[in-house]
Amino acid sequence: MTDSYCQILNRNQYKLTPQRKAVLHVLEQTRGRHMTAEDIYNEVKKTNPGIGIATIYRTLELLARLEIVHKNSFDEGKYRYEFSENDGHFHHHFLCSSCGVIIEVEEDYLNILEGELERRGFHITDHNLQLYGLCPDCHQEGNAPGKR
Amino acid sequence: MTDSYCQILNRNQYKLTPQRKAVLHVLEQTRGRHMTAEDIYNEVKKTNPGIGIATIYRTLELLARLEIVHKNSFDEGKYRYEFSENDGHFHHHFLCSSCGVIIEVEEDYLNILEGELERRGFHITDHNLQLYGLCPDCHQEGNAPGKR
DNA sequence: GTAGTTGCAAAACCTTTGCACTAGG
DNA sequence: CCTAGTGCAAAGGTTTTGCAACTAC
Repeated sequence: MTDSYCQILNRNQYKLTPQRKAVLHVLEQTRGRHMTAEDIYNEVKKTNPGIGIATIYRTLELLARLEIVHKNSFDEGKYRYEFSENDGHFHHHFLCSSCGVIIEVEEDYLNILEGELERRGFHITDHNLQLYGLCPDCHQEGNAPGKR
Repeated sequence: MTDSYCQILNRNQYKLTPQRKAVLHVLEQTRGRHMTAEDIYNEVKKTNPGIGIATIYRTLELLARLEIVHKNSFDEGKYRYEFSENDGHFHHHFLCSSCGVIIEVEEDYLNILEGELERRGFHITDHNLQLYGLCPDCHQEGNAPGKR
């Protein structure tokens, strides 16, 4: 499982340290969770108590640079990390204003917009879409939106 | 011009202090610029030298709460502020990886996606889309993408 | 007059960096 | 070996907060 990521590190001349393995392992165990650096730090400390938060940040920066993880801002004043989709298909994120759940939205539908921009001379390499509102559970309970 | 915003403040029992007027005035003068709190602070100091940065933050927080301004994160580790569109039509933002320019994209095209989600029980109140790539100028000069 | 606002400075947060020490290949 | 990587602590940058003084209404 983690092997493929180890290979990417090796191929790029990066050392396979226990710390990096541990971070990759946590990311693997928490797929779909959108972890902050601190979340990851707390998880990694369970198996590597001596690790420093700086190593977490340095590892995440490396993994983001190698496009193994995707760094995302949900306007909370900090970043969240998740494994990148290796098919190059970036999903969107829905954030519930009521319960705070983050739900991944696989549908894209941005081709029309991006095609339009390419036609005008732009070159689009990436996008990042957050949708805000009420998730099905909170919507049906009739909770107030409390727009963030 | 600023009067309408003053009315919103009044209506909500907020005092119309010179500091708040000055922040609104700067936002007005810099429409379309996506200012950071510090940018606004520096501008406001020209007319109100004694103002403190805390007042800028408190005012922006208030204006965002009243939905007079929109607080946006472009993944730079800080926020940028701009007047909200009062027609409820949120535009998107394109960020050039080469020259750093931020261009507003008026086209929406998210109705299909949002309609699909509403059909599944979600209730969408807001969205936030950033597009990354090369602006027409940098694209035609053949600059490297340098994906942020 | 008085509750809401302000300025200042300190604190709170998240993230990065310098440096001496360590260890993976 | 030897350089990349680590842990620690300190610094950096942005935003928030406590509090006494102030002011718009």
